[in-house]
Amino acid sequence: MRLVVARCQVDYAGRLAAHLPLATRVIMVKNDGSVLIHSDGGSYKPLNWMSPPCTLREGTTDDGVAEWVVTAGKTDDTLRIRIEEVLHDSAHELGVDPGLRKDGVEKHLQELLAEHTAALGAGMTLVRREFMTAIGPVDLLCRDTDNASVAVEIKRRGDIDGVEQLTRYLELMNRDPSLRPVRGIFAAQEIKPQARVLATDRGIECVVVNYDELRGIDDPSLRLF
Amino acid sequence: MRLVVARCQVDYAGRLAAHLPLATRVIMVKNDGSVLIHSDGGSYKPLNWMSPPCTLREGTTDDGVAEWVVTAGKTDDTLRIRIEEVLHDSAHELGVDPGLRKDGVEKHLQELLAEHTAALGAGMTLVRREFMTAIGPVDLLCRDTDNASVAVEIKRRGDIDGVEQLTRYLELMNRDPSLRPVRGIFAAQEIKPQARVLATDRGIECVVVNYDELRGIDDPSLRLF
DNA sequence: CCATAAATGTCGATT
DNA sequence: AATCGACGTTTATGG
Repeated sequence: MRLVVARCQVDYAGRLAAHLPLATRVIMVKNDGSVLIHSDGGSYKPLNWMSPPCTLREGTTDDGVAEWVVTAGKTDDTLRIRIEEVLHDSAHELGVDPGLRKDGVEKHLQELLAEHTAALGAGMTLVRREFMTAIGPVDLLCRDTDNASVAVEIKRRGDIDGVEQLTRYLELMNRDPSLRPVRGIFAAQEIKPQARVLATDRGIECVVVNYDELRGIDDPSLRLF
Repeated sequence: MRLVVARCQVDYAGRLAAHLPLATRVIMVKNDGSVLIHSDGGSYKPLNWMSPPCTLREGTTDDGVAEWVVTAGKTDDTLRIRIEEVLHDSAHELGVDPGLRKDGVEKHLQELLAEHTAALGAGMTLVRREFMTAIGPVDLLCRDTDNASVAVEIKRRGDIDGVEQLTRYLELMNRDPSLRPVRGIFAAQEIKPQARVLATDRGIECVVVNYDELRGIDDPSLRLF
């Protein structure tokens, strides 16, 4: 990992063309040759970058200014960094990173709901997780107290897209005589107003689930019996 | 901008929980307090981060290890960086960045297609660009050789979302007696198989357009007459 | 390797 | 503040 602070000018040509006027920025060069150009603001996204696999060549322009040219491996994307002045330049050995461990993504939510279908409605029982249809897997297939089929779509954030997705599943499943009638439940940690309106309009029930609560139910140390 | 290289351990708690085991990483602290934690690989996305607005407090854990706690302004997201050893620490004044200038892609494609509706089908003529409906503007409204209305949705990459979007427009427009009947064309530089299947099932025509070809048609220097 | 769906998506425009 | 759509999306996962 090499860290450079420099007054520089950057041009990217590839899927689009982009230009950065002369200014002082941080250039991060990773071991795989990938390059990030950061300013002192914005979010985690660099102003400009080149993703690996790519190669960096250091050279000089016709007018004698240092220039780094980063070219992508497969595509003809090119990043040109014209370096007017170097203010800092250091290299560091980081080693291989053990990587990030995540908890609380959609898959976990699905696992928890599969184990606690009661959170979707009293008496609800699980038939299958990832119930396969022609257009993809339904997150949960359940049965309610009336023994009717219930298709459950689970999202971390309930947006219109998720309602559309569930609608497609329901349409397909309700063509199948062995399943019909199937109703839908849209379950998410947070459901956007427009998504709720659309779901309700289509007869789809909305359920807001609390991940921490579910995990609490799941945690043996918190059980009272 | 502060650049720190340190052996550290990181925990994020917020929209999800994430953990980074002890390893050497680069910590980028921007002027607005935002923090990025990068390893020596991956793409431009940090392993972990905190977006502004947020505040960084430097402290010490009970067992005497340096710990940085970054808290978000509004939410209760928290990033805890336990720093075992500092290998590098430097600060740099970057100033305000003039920002990135992009040479657009998406809007340009719409402009080109509006000028060359023949690419969507022989005899197709343009009625309006950005034809307004109650739920938003349709990219192009055209008329075919039979004088029937055609709603065109344009994407750079044709995904299921785009088909859904066009479907909503068509449903709405076909309720309007002055427009009905309206058929749909889904135009993109690339159309994903599932999107094509869904579109075809709904009677929506798929058209793959070539940006460079269209631009070539548009370029006077390439015209023969 | 290709295709699809999720993401602490981010980012910008518009209401 | 919330919504919507684009992104050089990136990233993970399954066939």
